[in-house]
Formats: sequence, structure tokens, C-alpha cells
Amino acid sequence: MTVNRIALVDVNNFYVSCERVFDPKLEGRPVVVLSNNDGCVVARSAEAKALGIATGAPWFQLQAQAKAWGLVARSSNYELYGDLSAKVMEVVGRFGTWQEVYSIDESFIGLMGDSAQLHATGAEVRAAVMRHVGVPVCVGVAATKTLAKFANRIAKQNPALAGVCALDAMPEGHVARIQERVPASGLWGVGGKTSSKLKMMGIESIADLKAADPAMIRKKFSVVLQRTVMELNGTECIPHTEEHVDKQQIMFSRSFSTPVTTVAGMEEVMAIYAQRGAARLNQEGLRASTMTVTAGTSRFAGGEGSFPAVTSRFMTPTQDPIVLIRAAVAAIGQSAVPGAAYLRAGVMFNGLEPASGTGMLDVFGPAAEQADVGDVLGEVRNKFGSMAIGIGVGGLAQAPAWSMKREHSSPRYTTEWKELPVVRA
DNA sequence: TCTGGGGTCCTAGGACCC
DNA sequence: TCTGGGGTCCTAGGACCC
Repeated sequence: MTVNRIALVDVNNFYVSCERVFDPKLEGRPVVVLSNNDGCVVARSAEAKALGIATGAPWFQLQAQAKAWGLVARSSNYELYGDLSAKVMEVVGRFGTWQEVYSIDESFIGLMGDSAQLHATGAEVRAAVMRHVGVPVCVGVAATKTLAKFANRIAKQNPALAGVCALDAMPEGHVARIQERVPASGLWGVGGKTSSKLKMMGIESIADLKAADPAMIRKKFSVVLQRTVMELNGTECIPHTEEHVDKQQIMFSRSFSTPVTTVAGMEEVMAIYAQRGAARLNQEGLRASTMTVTAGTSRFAGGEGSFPAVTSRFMTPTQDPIVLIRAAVAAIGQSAVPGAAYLRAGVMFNGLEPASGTGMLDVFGPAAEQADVGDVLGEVRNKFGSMAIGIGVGGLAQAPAWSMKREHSSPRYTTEWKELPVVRA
């Protein structure tokens, strides 16, 4: 019987797999990829998982044993991951009647066929991605997104399935038995808070949640969890969003390698961060009507800490770096506590709209004739690199002392001429 | 010494309106 | 003691995701 189904394709240990494409020596070894600042683990190879290394484990705690374990660490290389992601998505998209790119390493696609065909297509997707990009993927196929996620997890955890699980192709009763065994807390959309509340009501397994009354769930929780229940029962509730949806929010946020303890120091940080944020707005062709400036001391130090957050509103939405820098510096100047040891800061833009669009002011004449500062900076950066030009301290050739630490970087193999891999034959 | 960054959606509650 | 009934819009905060 031919049916319409949804496949979730995702790359195993994506960041680690990307590192391995260009450095095959990492194959078979425990590998972790670290967050910005080499702070903590964000991705682990199967071998690293087997060593008991958790996601979020601080690198400084692992470092001592790293050598004995033969553990390899890489700083995150988002330029490489982003580029390989685009290649994976292109290959995966060839197999679907529609495609939704859900995250850097996951994509939903539409499939049609009988159970044998669905399974076979899953295996083809896997082989194609391996051949064209060189990273391993798992495929879960089911009637709804929630079930496809669930199927994908079964594919991952059961080596006998060779990376593909189509629920329609599973033996009779098998899926139900798994759902009785597996806790609901592993489901897509069921986090820690929800699952402990469910537990108190006696709902522990996926099967329990599937059998729960949707109306009751909606009342006690929310429409979100109600949708999960319906999706477990095969009713599609989560729409596909094929076309690119407009961003609602843009952030630039980083922690520092060393604390900043003076207000003047934080003003310098914000001058640079506002500028990086402005560059992102410009890249996306957007302008913002509000900007929120945040900063924070360590969450792990005792005491109160200091977590300023100041929102500025702009009469006319803007992406002008000069306006944004001025507002950000003023905001942090008024809210930072002198002497507090700040470890991170960020800027967040909301109320976004297209920069070139039909803003109201345009109606009244050709006011936007003169070149935009953001556009000029953007052009220079495109041509000469992201650090080629900046305003004020943001233009310093030498990075400030608190800048990000990246001591285990791999090259940007696919996006930077100077860092292309060299092959000797 | 050292513990990520970037998002989405939903809900509750306040301000304001008639 | 009690104190309209709708409605909209906005924001902050919670929960979740990768």
C-alpha cells in the first residue's frame, strides 16, 4: 500500500563527523568538539560517549585525562560545519517530495511508497550522503514528525537496523513494545520539566503518553504537548515549513577568555559586539526596532552576581552600526556594576523588518539615496575578510585580551583558499 | 584559572480601549 | 463582602530544541 510519510534525516555526531571528513586519523578515536572559548563539550564521537563524557562537560576537567584516553579535542569550526551542512541538505533534498531543513544537521523530507520502498529510500539517502559528503546519517520514517524523530532514534540506537528505521516496515507489534519500554522523556518536545510533571501523574512511557486524553493534556500542560499526543497517534499536527521563514530575532553573544571588571572595559566589549550584531543584520538584509544588551558574571561563582539587561527602542528601525554602538555603549555604561567580574555579553535584536523594504519613510521620497554605513562595511568584509574593517575599537588589528580562546582549531577546509586541504599523490 | 550560543513557540498578565 | 465585560496588543518569562 502506497502511503505518504515523513523522513527525518540527521547526521550522526555532526560536528565530529565534519572534523573526520578532512582528518581521517580521527576515525575510531574518541573525539570531542568544544564550544566557543573551548569551554565545554558540544559534540562527542561514539568512542567519547563510551568513555562516559557528557555533553556540556567542561573541557578543563577532561584535559587531565585526555592524553591517557587518547582523546582528541577540536575547537568548533562553524564555517566548516555550515558549509558541509549545506552540501548534506542538497543531497538529502533530492530524495524528498518536499524538504524542510530543521537544523544544521537535520532535515525532514516527504516520502511516498509502500513499506519496502520507504525503507529502501532511507537506505539510498544514507548511501548518497556518505558518497557525496562523507558523513554518516540515520533515517527515521513515519507518519508524523514526532514519530519520525522517534524512529530516527531507534535507528541510531540499534546497530542491526543499519541506520534506517521505517516504522511501517517494522514487524507487527514491535513498535508498540518499544514504546512501552522507552520513557516519554526522550520524545521530541518533552523536556525535563514536562516529563517530571507527567511522571507524577503516572505517565512514564511513550505508550502511556500516547494513550493519554488529549483534552486533559491540553488543560494540564499546553497545546504543545497535546500536539505531541496526537502525533504519537498518527495525526499530523506540526506543519511543514518548506519555504524560508523570516527571522524574528538576531543575537550575538559570547563569553570571554578572561573576565572584564571595569565599566570602561564593558563599554569596549559592547562597542565590538554591537558592531558584530550590526554586521549580521546587514548580512540578513534586516533592520531592528529594538536592541537588548546583556551581560553576566559567572553562574558558578557564589553570591548574587550581576546580570544586566537593557532594551533600547529606535524610533526608526535601524541597522546603522554607529547608532547601535552608541546605544549599546550607553546601555552597558548605565547598567554594568563597577568591579563585577563579567564573563559574557551579548546583543539581541528584535522587531526585525527588511532593510530595503517598504518602510513608511520611503513613501515620502528618495531619502535612502546615500550609501548605508552597514552596506559599505559589509562590502569591504566580503572582499577582504571579516576582520578587515571596523569602527572604533572594533577596527583594532589586534584582538583584545578577553577575546575568545580557540586552541584546537581545524582549518576552514572548504571555504578559505588559504586553508584548502593539500593532497599529495 | 576554566562551565556555549542561537533560536522558536506559547502563556500569563498588564496596559489600554470601548 | 462586593467592584461589567469584552477585546487587542505588547512584553516577560517559561519550556524546549539543536
